[in-house]
Amino acid sequence: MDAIIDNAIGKRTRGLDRAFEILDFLRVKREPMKPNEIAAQIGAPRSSVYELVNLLLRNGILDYAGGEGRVFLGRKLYFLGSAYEEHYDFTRECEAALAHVASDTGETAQFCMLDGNKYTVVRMKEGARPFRISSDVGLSVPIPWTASGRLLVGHLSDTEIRDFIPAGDFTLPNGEWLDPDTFIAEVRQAGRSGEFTFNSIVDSFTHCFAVPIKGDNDLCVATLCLVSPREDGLKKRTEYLACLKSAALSLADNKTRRTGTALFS
Amino acid sequence: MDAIIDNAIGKRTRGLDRAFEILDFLRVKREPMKPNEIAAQIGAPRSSVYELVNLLLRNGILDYAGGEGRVFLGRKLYFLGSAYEEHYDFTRECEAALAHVASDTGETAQFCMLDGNKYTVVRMKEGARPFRISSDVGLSVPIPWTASGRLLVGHLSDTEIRDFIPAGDFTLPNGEWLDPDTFIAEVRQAGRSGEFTFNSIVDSFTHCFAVPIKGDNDLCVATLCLVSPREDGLKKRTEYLACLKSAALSLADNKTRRTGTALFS
DNA sequence: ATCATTTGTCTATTATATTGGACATATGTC
DNA sequence: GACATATGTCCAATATAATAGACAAATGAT
Repeated sequence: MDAIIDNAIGKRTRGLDRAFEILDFLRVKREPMKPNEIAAQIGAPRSSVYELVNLLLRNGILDYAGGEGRVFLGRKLYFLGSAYEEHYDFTRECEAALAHVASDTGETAQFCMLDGNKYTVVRMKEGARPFRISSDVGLSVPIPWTASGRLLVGHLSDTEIRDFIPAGDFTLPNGEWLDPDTFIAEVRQAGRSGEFTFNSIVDSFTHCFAVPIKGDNDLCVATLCLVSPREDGLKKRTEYLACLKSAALSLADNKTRRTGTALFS
Repeated sequence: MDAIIDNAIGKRTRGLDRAFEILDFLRVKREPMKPNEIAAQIGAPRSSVYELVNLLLRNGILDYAGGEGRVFLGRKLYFLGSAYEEHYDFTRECEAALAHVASDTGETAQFCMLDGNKYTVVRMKEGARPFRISSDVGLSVPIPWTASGRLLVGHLSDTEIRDFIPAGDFTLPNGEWLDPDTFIAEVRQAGRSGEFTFNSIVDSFTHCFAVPIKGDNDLCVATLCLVSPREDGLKKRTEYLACLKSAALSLADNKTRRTGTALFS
């Protein structure tokens, strides 16, 4: 979305693209907004946004919510999302795997995927600690910031990775710049060992574990992750990794046992 | 969607509308399809469908699935649907209410809403009988065919109801025609008594119970339904209705207790 | 009360999206 | 082989969608 460079001025953006930009924006904001605000914040012409919002309202893709003309994601999106979920029926197994990992380790377990060229937490199960570590489900995060990111782009070539990840995403939250070469080396290493663990780049107190969940062509379509305090993460590394890997395998096995259409696209 | 009459020939259909027509079509079909098939079955120009499908693929709204160029609802729709679900967080209470009703009565309990101008089962919990009655979740059904339909359009005026429901939907599955006047009378009666029960029109062996779940403005935004064999339905009518009503109330109560944005739009 | 900002509606203009149909392969049937 | 059907790509024509900007009402600040 933001990766697409429209250099030439005087260009118009296609309605459909703009529409999904609006939907994605609301998803990230996670609260109803006025068309005017939306237009301002995504940098789109107000008239266009008003027109599109009305169209989307008519289709049930957006609903009025929160009063004062504010709109939010609509009921129809829930229906469409449910149909997706039913077709690629991973919810049940996924939930079970997360619960298993979280209860075994006491740490926060996450199921993560790519959302376009970003990383996102699809489902999460918090651990049993008094102070639990959690993150926002559904939030899009630059791929290089995450352990899972090293696994999720493993099927791409070096140049594909460079093209795929927005250049700005190599700038870490603390302002430092991560050399793409370094990142790619980590990707390859993660691909070989089937795991990636590190002290998180996005904060100073967590250690992250990620293992791949393989799809049809042995591609990594998702990851199972564990987020723990650094000390515990280093101490129980072997145990945590084993737990994650067995859970990831059970997910993949469930998939291959299923007949008909593939679980993961 | 199909209700919108585009009489004038030589007219073009807007891409956005066509796009969501495609998405809805896939949702109903519930399986991956080739662009060509889609075009043929929804009666759209092939070139248009190919173009739109490619656009939707680029946006992650559609994904390749099932091989041979077939496409199905994409991952991004799941993300958007999840955000909707999280915002209008009814899933948990809803699931609990359904489980409660199903276990108390032993019959199939359903949570139903409008999907545009159709009726649809959003969530369902089957009963404990050896032969259980169930229906497809997510399938769109003409409003007049259902008990819930009498409640879901209760906030509309007579003429609004006539305009809202496609004329063809008054033709029942057995070919008979239901007089809109009769239907509207039933709607009003259901509105007054806060319930509607009848021997189902769509088959010969079920009895349906529906009670409203009220939203913000005391509008019926959803229904809780019970589907039972006719004999049992008539015998235990009072008991079943009481169970449904208490469950519906608990759902509505949970809603009002919540602060901030309203649970139901 | 005055001024600035926010919000929504409504045009006219023009860049372009939608479409019919031509073309090119598969795939299947007889 | 001959024929019909299914599938995907491409292009030119024109109907129309995206946009800038004018307008006005509502809101808020001072």
